[in-house]
Amino acid sequence: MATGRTHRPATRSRGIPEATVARLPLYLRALTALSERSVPTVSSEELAAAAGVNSAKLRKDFSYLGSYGTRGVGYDVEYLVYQISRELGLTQDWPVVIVGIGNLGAALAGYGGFASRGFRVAALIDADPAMTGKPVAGIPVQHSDDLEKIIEEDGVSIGVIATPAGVAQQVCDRLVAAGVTSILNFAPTVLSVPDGVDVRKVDLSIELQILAFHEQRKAGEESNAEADAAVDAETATAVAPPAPRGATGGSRKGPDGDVPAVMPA
Amino acid sequence: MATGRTHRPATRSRGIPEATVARLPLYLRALTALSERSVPTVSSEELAAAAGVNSAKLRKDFSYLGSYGTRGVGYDVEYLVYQISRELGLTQDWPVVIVGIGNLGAALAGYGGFASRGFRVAALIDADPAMTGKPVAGIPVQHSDDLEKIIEEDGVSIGVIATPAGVAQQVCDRLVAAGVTSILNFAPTVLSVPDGVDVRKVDLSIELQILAFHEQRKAGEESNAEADAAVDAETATAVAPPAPRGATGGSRKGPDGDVPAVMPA
DNA sequence: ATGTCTTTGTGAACGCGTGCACAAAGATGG
DNA sequence: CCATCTTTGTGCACGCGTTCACAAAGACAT
Repeated sequence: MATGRTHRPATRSRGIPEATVARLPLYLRALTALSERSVPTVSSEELAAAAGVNSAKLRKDFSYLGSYGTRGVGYDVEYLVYQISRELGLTQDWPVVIVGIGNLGAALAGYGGFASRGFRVAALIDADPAMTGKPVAGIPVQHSDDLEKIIEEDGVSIGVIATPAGVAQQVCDRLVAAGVTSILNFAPTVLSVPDGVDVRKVDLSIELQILAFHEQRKAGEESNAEADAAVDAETATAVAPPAPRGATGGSRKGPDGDVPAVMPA
Repeated sequence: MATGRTHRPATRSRGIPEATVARLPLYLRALTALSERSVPTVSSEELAAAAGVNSAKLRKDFSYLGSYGTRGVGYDVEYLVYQISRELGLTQDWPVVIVGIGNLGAALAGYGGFASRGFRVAALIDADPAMTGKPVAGIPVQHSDDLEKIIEEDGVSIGVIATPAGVAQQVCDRLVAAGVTSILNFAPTVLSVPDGVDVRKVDLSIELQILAFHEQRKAGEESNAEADAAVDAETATAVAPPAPRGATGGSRKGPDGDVPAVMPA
């Protein structure tokens, strides 16, 4: 999973647990594939395997939606596809705006997985005047001056932020002020939003760092002893590069950091 | 966060909980920003706010790494940056290959957040011969025939899959066979890998679907009564579009689905 | 030195999510 | 109509993660 999870207290959403909601799209994907192969029914076991989860978990997840299965048989594929789609709100049209048409924004604009799920790219917005009018993935880019107008006219409630981190918060603020209540954030920053607005974060760098952690684990199973020893006692103070205290000045070579210089936009 | 989480039983990694590991990059980001502003120390409260988490959680997270703070003062920024970097394995160089240089692959290749964290794009690989040799983000694309050779020569252990879903599993198999033990998967498919290999998934479509779910919640707070009633009794059978039973044939218009036709690559 | 004040580090309680294991439900065959 | 077999739906227990709340630790002033 990518990472995101800047949710409100989570919890109640008419009973359906967050963890279950997060898996519904997974089930839906597997079911859609079965549907295309005209498979009429599936058992929890088969579907669970296709979705990559435990079958008990799948059954419990479905139990939150209702009793849609038939004991001794399994689940009706078409029916489940509809029920899950409805539960996720995919039976209606969701206009989406993408702000920040750099490499990533352009990739998102051309992403096929949106249209097939009821999401419609209503507009592409960028702050660069040179981009205005230029078609990306068949959709002309509009200038960010018109952001509010676009949101309101199209009744957009979902916004995707693919701008550099430096301007993400202000873009976010404008989106929210204009009426957007759900945001998918690709910029590497923590966005603060008022209550009632959902933010999900996707951070490529974080995913890689998590992988690196496990990779390091796997690689140095024995060299760990050395590292651990260093941390153990206060000897760490003597061993580790930057002194635990002092060295206030910016001694570290300023790396490109990540606040700016991310995603050309 | 994106979504991914196709982990092994999770659990022990020398004590540090998965949830904590997933937050370390967040803290690191906030700390790096402070470091650039030459801030010498931070309290758990301040840092927590910058990272968007609870201060108690942050302190507990840090407690897994050791006692790096000073009571009454806070944490030494430079020292913490180093400790977290080391824990995440970012003090070493991680060569990464990106397979599938479509819109998304190209965006990833040009992503600034990689280099700044010790990740180095060692190679870009694509199956299209027309792409071979063409520079993307300054790096010449290589043909997938050479995949194994590239992995081995560069000692790559982390691979990024940005291909269409249809070929993701076979690309994954080849990567693993060649020695890759960590995979970041952007293709909308469940990848099966042998034990010892980590897979993290980022699925843009899933993130949007989760947002749509909450959005629907927010929008129809009263129209829910109507929907619930329909599901309640067996009347659902009479109301809902696809009949719970029968209708075996591929009546559904084959939508672009998601197995193929995703990410041009 | 001693007292006060700030902030960490953590014990303990709580809640959510997961997985087992089984009873209930229905299909199917005789 | 009854027996058997399959598969769902769920009660229950367990473990991880989160949060509270506070004692211990150190800085700082007097």
